[in-house]
Amino acid sequence: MSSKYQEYNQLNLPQIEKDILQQWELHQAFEKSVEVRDGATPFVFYEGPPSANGLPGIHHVISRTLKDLVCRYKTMKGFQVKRKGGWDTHGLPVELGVEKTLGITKEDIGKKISVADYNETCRKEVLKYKDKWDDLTRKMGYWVDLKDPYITFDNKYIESLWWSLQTLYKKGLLYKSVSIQPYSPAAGTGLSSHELNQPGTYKDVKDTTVVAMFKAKNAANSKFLFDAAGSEEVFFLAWTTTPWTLPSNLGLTVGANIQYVLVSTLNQYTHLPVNVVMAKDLLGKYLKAEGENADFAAYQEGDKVIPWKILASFKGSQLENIRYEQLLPYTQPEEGDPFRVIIGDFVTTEDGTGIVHTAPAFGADDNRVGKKYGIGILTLVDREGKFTDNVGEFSGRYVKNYKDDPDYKDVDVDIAVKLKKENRAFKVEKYEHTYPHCWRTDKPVLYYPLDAWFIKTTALKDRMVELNKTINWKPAFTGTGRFGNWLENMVDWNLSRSRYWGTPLPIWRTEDGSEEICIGSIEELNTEIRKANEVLGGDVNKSYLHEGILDLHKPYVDDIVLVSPSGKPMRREPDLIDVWFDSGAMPYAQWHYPFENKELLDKGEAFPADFIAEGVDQTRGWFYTLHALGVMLFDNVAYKTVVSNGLVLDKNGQKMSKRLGNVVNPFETIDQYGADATRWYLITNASPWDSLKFDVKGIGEAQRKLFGTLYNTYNFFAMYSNLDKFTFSEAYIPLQERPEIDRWIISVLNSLIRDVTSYFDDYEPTQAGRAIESFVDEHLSNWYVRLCRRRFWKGDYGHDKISAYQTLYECLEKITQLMAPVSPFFTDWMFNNLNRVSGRLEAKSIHHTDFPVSDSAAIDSDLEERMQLAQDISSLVLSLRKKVNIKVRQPLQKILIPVPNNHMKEQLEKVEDLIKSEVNVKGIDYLTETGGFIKKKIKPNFKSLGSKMGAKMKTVAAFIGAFTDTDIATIERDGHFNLAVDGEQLQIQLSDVEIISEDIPGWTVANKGALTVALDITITDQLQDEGNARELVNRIQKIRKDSGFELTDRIDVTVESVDSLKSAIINYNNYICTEILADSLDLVEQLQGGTEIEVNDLKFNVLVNKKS
RNA sequence: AGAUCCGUAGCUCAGCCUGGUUAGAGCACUACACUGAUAAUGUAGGGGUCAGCAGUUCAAAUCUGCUCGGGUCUACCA
Repeated sequence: MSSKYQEYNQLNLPQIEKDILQQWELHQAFEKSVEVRDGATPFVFYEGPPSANGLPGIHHVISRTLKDLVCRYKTMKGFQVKRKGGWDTHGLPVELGVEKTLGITKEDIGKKISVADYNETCRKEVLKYKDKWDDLTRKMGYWVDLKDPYITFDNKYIESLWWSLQTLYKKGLLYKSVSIQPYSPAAGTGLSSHELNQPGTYKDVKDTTVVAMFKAKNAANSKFLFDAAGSEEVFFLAWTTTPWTLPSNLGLTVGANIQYVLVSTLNQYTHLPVNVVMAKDLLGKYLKAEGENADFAAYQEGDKVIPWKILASFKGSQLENIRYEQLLPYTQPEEGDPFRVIIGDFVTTEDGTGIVHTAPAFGADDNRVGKKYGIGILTLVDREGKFTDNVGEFSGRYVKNYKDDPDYKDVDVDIAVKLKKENRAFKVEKYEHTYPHCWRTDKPVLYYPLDAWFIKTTALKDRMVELNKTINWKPAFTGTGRFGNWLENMVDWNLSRSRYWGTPLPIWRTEDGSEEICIGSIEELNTEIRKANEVLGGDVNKSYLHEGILDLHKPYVDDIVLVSPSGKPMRREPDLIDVWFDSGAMPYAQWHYPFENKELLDKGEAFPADFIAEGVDQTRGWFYTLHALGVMLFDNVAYKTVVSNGLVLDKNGQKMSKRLGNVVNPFETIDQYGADATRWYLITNASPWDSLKFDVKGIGEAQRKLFGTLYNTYNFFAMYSNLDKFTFSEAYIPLQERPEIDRWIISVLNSLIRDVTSYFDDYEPTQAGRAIESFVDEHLSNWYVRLCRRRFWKGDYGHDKISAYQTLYECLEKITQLMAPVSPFFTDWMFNNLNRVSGRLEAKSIHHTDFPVSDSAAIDSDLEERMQLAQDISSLVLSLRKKVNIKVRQPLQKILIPVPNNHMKEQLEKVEDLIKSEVNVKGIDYLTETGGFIKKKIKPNFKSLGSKMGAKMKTVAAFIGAFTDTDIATIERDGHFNLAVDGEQLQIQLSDVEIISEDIPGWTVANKGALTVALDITITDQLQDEGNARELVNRIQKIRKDSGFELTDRIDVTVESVDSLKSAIINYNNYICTEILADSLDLVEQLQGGTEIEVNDLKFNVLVNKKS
């Protein structure tokens, strides 16, 4: 223990942090903070793994601050919080990075570079920036276990994934199916949604669109159409922006509840009369209102207005199963019952005709509804993006210009022309819309049927929705809104990725797909490897027979051949799994469950998480996959509370991006301002879930305002404590023995502890931080310390002084503890500065201490109320002084305060001394008597009166506004008042109005709310003398300071005699001497030398000599 | 295109859930004061169409609907 509090010359946050960091590492403070809670209730936290192949940005600092502060807070609250770090190492961004580094493209893999070498490079590259990340983690003070992180490419990790896949497989939740996926013919590969969401992939394109006419067949279910038309020709109109899909058309989808009409009109291209069906709401798109019921006979080719007439109206449901002729009859599907009208829920009347051309091969919606109706599938475009051989004159033509052919002719146009000629096009036009493009080839994407493995998440949808309701979402609307909607509209999880670097799907199948096995562990695989070798013989799996498999990645797993029960060879399904599965399974995989740590999870000590937090962009990413797997594997939530933080924008509200060059480098920010101020700013400036406009000026503000103020307060405390040798060695003085102001700040402190605790418990760190800020600034620094300054440097080291020291010490100690979760460095530094001397707490670090507990017995709301009154009154008096230009140093006789009741008077009397000294007046008069001395103002209490008066409120308010002094006196005396409003008698109660003392005629007054203060501005000779004396004290103190005297030096003073000051110096000689620590104060007529000073515009000399 | 959040002083944000009549704070700006916490502090001042429109109500920043602008997510769908 040291005997003196360290004093500092200036606050250097970055330096403090470097020192503290060293201390933490030296004493293993983080490990210790977990150790000290051994045996305590665990608080389970999951670290969402970052990918270390990209550099950390400032947005990582905010989510990590949030995670860190919750974990630190819970630790201080007595929980044990283990924080295992982790790295996300698979996935497309890694592959892309590697391809860039190696200067290759995907096509080169397996050709220019072997898959084994490629994956080896991925393995190295993936942790490329790990050092940078570790450095940021350290510098920002994020406590997480980096020594034993989980890594998603690790065999153990993958083994756990396999276990969970097998578990899903056994539950029948894993299946293979064709699905429609974005596909790039130019690149010859399927695209993930991630790739599709690369910037710039969605482009505005102008496509030829066609409203095609599908000729209905007359049958029992369609007879009503033909009857209404009185013709053998009825057409369904369907719009498409991709005419090249028309040869593959197999159905027409309508909305069951949409109103459709049968219209008789003329085809604008062939001028033939036609009867067409479309949605009623969309008529206006194709037919002009003037044409309705116009004369068909009068129509001439080229007329702008085409006549039309509604023949019948019906709902979509009436059209179900009506058959039609194939539009472009090149090829028919091998299976299914095509060319029918079917019902789908995705049909809208936003655009098109309300009838959707349905080609199950080229649209996800189409495929789904097509499957439901069994209309088959027809894929007349191959993987290169050209028509297959069986599409007549279009065979072999590319549907888009995938080969950069300069002579490319748009197939869509030719199809449109053909339909026009055949009287099968109702309208052809260019249409501009956005369409996705392959980010690598810049060519339009097709939606194309591809084989894929799925998890049947939809089977557990209801359970997921149900369990989601038990999760505490911050903010709540993300859980009910964005996440809730997502769950409601869930589709099966497409697991397949045709990639190289990732977790392989552990499924082996026979060639015909009739037999398959899903492997759930390395041991099982090794057993199967040996079995296959025994059964199949030869070289099968030769290289894996001795040691078993050493790397679960491609290409090694692909070499393995297993054997089916019937003795057929089985090969691995070539897909890798979605990386989101990697991260979603981290609760189990990080512990290598169930192969190790089975107890830990089964006993609930590592699952589910009490708390997770990530960016809001993870809602449908990590938050979803964690939840989905938690529910599917364990029928449990994976986390109890989740905080989703918003984005970090630049100071202009723009998203940060490398392209715009507005990215904030977190290292520079921390170097310059320190992590603590940065963390504090990030947390208190906006709620974590609001997007934050990041401006470094704000960090500077936090630095000055909060840390600067606390630092000043500490330095002030240290300076005087060292003089008085206060080390908190005296017994704790009971609160009731401390002066009013001490009890007050302790009361406010405990209120603050109560509030901050509940904010933190509620995951509202922003509110907690703001409450702390206002306490430090408004209460501690600008009121307590300001009013008590004198107590610290005046008088003996006795009861009052010790009380002041103990009080201020306690405030500093507890405030630092409250702040510790948010700003861990500064607070640890301050804590140690204090605790090293006092030894109040055992701990070496603030992060090993217990979070303060609010003492409700110390909270005195009356006391807090009257101190607020004192602050308000002081502020009013100071503003009055300002108005009449009388400085505070000039004492005044009294202030007058009207008090409406006894309670207020009693309250004021208790803080009278504080007010008097703060505003430098001799006394306070309380005005209780009314008698016209005080001018009153009456205002209706709208809240209470409004509910009673309702519509009469306005009139009544006008009446009350016109009350005379006598009226006011009457209602005050009687407690009620009778009004005649519009001939009706109404009674209003005293509680229905607010009466405030507005003015005291003849006095200088000021108001704030109901509070009124008047100031007596008469300056008597005596007051003048006292004022002058204080002026003199002030000047001599300045001389002392300028001369560099110690606080305790005694002096002798000689003053040149000035008439107007003479009486002050004589009458207040003692007072002045005490204040300036002078042993003598003498007046002389003439003074040689000394210092010239000025009091009230008079200049004269003063000689101050230090006693040796 | 849909969902969702946001829009209050020059800037950053409270207030909105639960409607009540002069809409607040900090920063910045201006002036003054203070000077044993001093690169601190106090007081005063200017600064607002509460995005817009409509509705409900005696009363709307606050509740409802629509519009506009910004962000995010999902989708790209005929």
